[in-house]
Amino acid sequence: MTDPLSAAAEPNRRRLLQLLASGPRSVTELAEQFPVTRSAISQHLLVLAEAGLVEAEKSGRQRIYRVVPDGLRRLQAEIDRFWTAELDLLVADAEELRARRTPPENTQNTQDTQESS
Amino acid sequence: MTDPLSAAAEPNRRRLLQLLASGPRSVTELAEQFPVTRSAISQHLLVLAEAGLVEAEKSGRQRIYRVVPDGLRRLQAEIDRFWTAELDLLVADAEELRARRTPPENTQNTQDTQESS
DNA sequence: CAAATACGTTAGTCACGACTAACGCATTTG
DNA sequence: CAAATGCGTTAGTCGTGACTAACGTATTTG
Repeated sequence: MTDPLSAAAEPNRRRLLQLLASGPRSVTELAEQFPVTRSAISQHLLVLAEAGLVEAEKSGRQRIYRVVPDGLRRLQAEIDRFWTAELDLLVADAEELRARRTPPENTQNTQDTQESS
Repeated sequence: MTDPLSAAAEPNRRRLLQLLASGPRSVTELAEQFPVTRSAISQHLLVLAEAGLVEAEKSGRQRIYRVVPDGLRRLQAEIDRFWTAELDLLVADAEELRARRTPPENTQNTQDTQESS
């Protein structure tokens, strides 16, 4: 589970990363956003830390967690490694089919996804 | 586990999707690429099918699996939904730091004290 | 028709992840 | 110093995912 992608896949941890993306937070602060106990959040944070995605800094009696940008890069790299050119092509085909089925006022061509890396 | 991202996160299933991205294959053909039994692969394929990522077509006594482009789109959308602009920005910062080799102390992200809501 | 092939399905094991409750440790506060 | 606060840690439960072995079912082949 040291694998960044597997670590980030769990829904609660996904949300934790998103929360931390907007700025560092203490454990209690984070835990308030979840229905589970602080202990559970603490353990989730440790998993993320093991994966190198977050890190903590002591500040008084709190521990302020923050995202590790370089860890995110590795995560992104792993996602990109999975998302091969073939897969991308298949998605592109799906878009094309979708566009043809709806003649004139077709969809907005959302080509924003997946930029170069 | 009907969630596409969770379904695609498992290493074996990740590989299955990549293999199928290069073209449709039968179950035995796929199973040969793995150290586990055909039964395991069959079950993995069913999980992927439940998530709408693959589908099968009977051809004689084999079942030819192939990816579902539209399912891949949903997977990609879910990944994009997770990978917010903030996360992307943090990665960009990491790149910048890597390029400059000059660690600016104030590159911390917005510490706007957003209190509880 | 009988054997072989290509699967799906099922039962059952095993390991592990997610979670809670309780405790221990440091740090701040009165 | 004693109480309170903020966390990490541990033990133990529960659910479930991954896997194998065995069996059942179409379909092809001789």
